[in-house]
Amino acid sequence: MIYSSELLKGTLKTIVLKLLADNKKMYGYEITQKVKELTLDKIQITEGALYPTLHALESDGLVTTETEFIGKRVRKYYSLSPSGKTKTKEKVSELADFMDTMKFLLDIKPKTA
Amino acid sequence: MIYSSELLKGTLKTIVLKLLADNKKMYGYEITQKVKELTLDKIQITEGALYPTLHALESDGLVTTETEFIGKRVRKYYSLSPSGKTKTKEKVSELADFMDTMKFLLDIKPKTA
DNA sequence: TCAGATACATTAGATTCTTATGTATCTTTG
DNA sequence: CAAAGATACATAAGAATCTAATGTATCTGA
Repeated sequence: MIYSSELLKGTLKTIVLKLLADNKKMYGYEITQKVKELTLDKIQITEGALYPTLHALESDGLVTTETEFIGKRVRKYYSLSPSGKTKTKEKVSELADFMDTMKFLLDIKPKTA
Repeated sequence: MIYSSELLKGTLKTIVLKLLADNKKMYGYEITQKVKELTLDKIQITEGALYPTLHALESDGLVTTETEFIGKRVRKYYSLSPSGKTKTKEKVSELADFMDTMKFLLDIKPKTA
């Protein structure tokens, strides 16, 4: 089972930031695999969503990059910048708060049942 | 504080369905006010998002409508259809599951801290 | 009376994703 | 050793979902 695609909307950036906070440095493909593994295949980040997100984080100054060669193949590592660390805390706590609010909304019991 | 607008994306339809499941029938404006009240102003549904969503639910056969006049003013009530009730259970449990998964992702502790 | 609330609706534009495509290298397996 | 599948980057067209703005009209309270 994979979640309806609309659910991921808005959470991808926060997921990526949090993973970088937990792992110091990661590269794109690694992030897709890590999320897949941690969520037991329930969340699968597509590359078409991930790479533009990483590029946006970089142009916002939230992450820095370093390129490494594995044989002839490029690997681009991303790490949080200081402002990225701050932003991560904000986004993670906002999302956690949002999820609590949603959980409350979804738990409201019927008046008319 | 109001959540970043991207967080609501993908959850609006489920919120509306759940409210209708809890309240048998509601009209659009009432839904916006109810969400605002239940979430202590942290989620404010805009009319530009809500009305198209309600129309989509109707054209999908998930809700039925009845029009009522309050004085000269129209009020359009929405109620879940049988298929809407089924769909609501699916969407609510999917969203609850998704939130658990997200909560898990956000709770992962650093390896490198 | 007149501002603010109630109540519907549509539309242009922004954001964020999916799907498809492209390029290239590495690894495993028959 | 060839070919398939995995690794690894990237972009672009289009879909989906929202915001912000605008429009219409009525009701209510100060």
